Amino acid sequence: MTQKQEQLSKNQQIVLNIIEKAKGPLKAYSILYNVQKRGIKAPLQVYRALEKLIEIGKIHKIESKNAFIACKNSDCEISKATAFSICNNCEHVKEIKNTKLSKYLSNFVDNSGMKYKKYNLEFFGLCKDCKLKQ
Amino acid sequence: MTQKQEQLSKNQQIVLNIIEKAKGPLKAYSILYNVQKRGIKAPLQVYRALEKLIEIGKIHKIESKNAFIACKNSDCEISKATAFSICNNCEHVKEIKNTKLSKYLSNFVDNSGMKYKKYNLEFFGLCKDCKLKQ
DNA sequence: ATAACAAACGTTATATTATAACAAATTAAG
DNA sequence: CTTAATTTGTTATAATATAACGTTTGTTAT
Ligand SMILES: [Zn+2]
Ligand SMILES: [Zn+2]
Ligand SMILES: [Zn+2]
Ligand SMILES: [Zn+2]
Repeated sequence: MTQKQEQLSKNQQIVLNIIEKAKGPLKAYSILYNVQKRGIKAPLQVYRALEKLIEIGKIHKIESKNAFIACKNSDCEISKATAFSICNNCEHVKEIKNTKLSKYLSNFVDNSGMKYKKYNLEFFGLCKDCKLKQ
Repeated sequence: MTQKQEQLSKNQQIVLNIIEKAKGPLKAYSILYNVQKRGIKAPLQVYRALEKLIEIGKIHKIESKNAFIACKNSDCEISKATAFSICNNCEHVKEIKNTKLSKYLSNFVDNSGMKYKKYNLEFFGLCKDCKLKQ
């Protein structure tokens, strides 16, 4: 088994599966509850898996919600540059994949001449469904 | 005293003072510790003041740090549109005041045609000091 | 294969961040 | 003054996250 490939460990795979199946972002303790039947018993096991999955870009943390979502954008392999759309009403979250935006932000230079390798952007508004229902 | 002006309550003023005096973002329980000599005894008193101060745009929450910083940008009165520069090394945080950036983001329309009233952007990199020391 | 190292695991305890619930006090308006 | 709204004080508890420690597993190089 000389798989040079990036191979996830058991717990990492379990946690990733749950997050990928979910419709929206999941909270750590909700993940814990969901994986207890698979042998994961303690918060730390979940948090360690989350940390690794974030590191390799498989998931992202939605900071304003303390929740975790699967990456839907193959380009952000190292979680460097993320942007999300968050509905204030139904809490629906979507990763924004927009080349212009990511280029704009990656090339952004602030007033002091500083450039940034990494950013996280969270947009808030009403999603289409919620806008109609208003 | 018919001050139509937005007037802060006692606790709100105490908390705001601490945050404005600080060099960087403060955490809620660090604020609590700092204001105990002024009569604020419980976390809730701090969190309630923080909530109000955020609402009126006097301070912002740095989501990736669970910390609070005074607004340095008179334009974001209602905390709608915020952008920060965060140093990965020394944790220095600075609010970004850049008209082009804020216009770009406020006018951003995603692939589904959705526009956003509110956003929070956190840039990560090395500040000038830390870049030199490398 | 086996020694040496790194990564992941399991477990318990604890730290940190944030809110619920309820009653009392203060302030703003009619 | 009366009423409503906001703010306060207080206790308890919920929710989120990490420390510390020892064990196991996986990788790499002899
Ligand atoms: Zn992504
Ligand atoms: Zn919605
Ligand atoms: Zn501001
Ligand atoms: Zn720095």
